[in-house]
Amino acid sequence: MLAKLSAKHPIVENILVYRELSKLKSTYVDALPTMINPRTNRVHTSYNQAVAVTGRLSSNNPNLQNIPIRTERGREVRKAFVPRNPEYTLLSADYSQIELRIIAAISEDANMIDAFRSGLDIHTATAAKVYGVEIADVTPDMRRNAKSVNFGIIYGVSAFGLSENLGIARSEAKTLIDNYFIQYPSIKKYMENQVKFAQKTGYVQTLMGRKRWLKDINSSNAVVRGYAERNAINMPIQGTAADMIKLAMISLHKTFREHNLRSRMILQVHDELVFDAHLDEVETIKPLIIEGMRNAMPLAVPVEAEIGTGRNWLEAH
DNA sequence: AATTTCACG
DNA sequence: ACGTACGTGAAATTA
Repeated sequence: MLAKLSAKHPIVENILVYRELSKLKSTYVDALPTMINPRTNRVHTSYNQAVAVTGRLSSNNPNLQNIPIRTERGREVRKAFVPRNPEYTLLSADYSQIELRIIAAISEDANMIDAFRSGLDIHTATAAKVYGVEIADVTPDMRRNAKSVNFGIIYGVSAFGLSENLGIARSEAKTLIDNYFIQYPSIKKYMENQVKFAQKTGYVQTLMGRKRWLKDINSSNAVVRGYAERNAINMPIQGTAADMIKLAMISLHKTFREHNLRSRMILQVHDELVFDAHLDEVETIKPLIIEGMRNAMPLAVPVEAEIGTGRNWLEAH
């Protein structure tokens, strides 16, 4: 973690920029063109259905689930992904806050369910709750901290991990987490119950019944055991999201067949589906995709998907 | 061959 | 006292 030292010496910034550029060049700019299939003139990834322990897909040769988007130069790489010809457009649809909606639904936490049902921005709503202020009085810093807690909760975060992530005192992080569990008591209960269930049965499972065995859940080594406990919390969340998008993919495949569409589903990136969409079909398929994704696996909270089109993968977002 | 680093959700 | 946020894959570096 060099970034932590960036204030110590000016050279660190230069090293980080160098690393960013060498990563983009070696992994994407140099590599991807060599993987174009000459017959189809495209890059074709492989999706693995039995690699990720949570039930997610993974992608290799090349990995198209980690195409850059977070930095300016990285986004230039993403622009290289374009539709097959000018009669097509790239269409991207992604689930909104799907893992938080899932934890709200399966923990049956009334407060978080209410936040989603009222259509609030979940990080703002969480900030208002943990800082005890009105929604309108949530500052950007408060929202940022609440967002980190929301993410951290899904991973089974500790006060130490949160303080590291946010660059705040551990005591402050602890207060945030304590307030979080006061505001969302059933989420705390859910986490405890997942660990208990795993200790008793040796596994945890998604809403659809996909299991992950946790052989270390009763280990006498606290580090090893802690890791298994976080797995017990996280896997049902991440795995249920994986189950949901897979069901959506099957449903949409059928729907596209039935409508004799020329548009094609071409990529899946965990909570996102990308389509090579014929221009004449865009307005037809948009609602089909949105509804296919929303209705794939009904939850006790609304499931939302956002959709966009563009001349390349970046613009489609 | 194992580890480190970094790209993504 | 101890270590410390989930899941992947690819390239470069270390040994």
